[in-house]
Amino acid sequence: MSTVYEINAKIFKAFCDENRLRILELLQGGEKCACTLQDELPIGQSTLSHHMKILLESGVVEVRKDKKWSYYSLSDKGSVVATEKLSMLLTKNYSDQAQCACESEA
Amino acid sequence: MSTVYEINAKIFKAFCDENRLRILELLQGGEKCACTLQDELPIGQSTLSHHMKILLESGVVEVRKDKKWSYYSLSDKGSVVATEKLSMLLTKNYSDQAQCACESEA
DNA sequence: TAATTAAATCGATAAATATCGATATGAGGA
DNA sequence: TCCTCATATCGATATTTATCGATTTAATTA
Repeated sequence: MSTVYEINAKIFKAFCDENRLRILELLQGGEKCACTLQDELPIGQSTLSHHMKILLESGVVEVRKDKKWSYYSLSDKGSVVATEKLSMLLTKNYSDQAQCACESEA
Repeated sequence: MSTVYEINAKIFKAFCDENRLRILELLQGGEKCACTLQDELPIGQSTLSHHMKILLESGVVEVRKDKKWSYYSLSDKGSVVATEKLSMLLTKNYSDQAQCACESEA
């Protein structure tokens, strides 16, 4: 069983590795073949595959397979989900009153 | 020297741990003392301190010290920075044309 | 069918991170 | 000044993650 925290942490894991940030930046320019990404990054083929799997699982990237090639692109839907989740996470709820569990005196 | 990728990965690291997501959710309700957070989370004091440091370094949380206590809260400024960074990261640039570095035939 | 090739998976290792208990720091109050 | 208490830091360990090279898979082409 997965908690909502595990699920969301998994989504945000897409963004906390340098190489994945580079990949996302490359995909801003549009759909790219794995081999193109490979050419642009100083990492091995199996490492790229590992990162693409994490990006796919987070939902912010999607893949289209054609002949022998895999073409990756930013997912509009996944991007909206991730940005909305982050925005909600950082949005206050409150009627703001500081509190301290250990306070007993004034 | 830090690359922009390292810097941004550090910001987003705030969101890729379950316990930090729990902490951020608790802070949605407003400023909270470390000891309050401690009461609400199943982690040790030194572990909480470690997570708060990461949240502070990412800029999405700020701290106010009063007497013996540390009060943590969501940072409006840091939250905007993080959400805008994510939004930009997932925004396309393009005139979209798929390409494949390894294509040579039709 | 056999050879080629793009990408995924596997197994191992190294690096990073989360966690804990113990100790240090620093402020407050007695 | 000494004691207490909230928080930070330290040192050790366990878990997770990134990375690589080798192998497998699946599709393509000769």
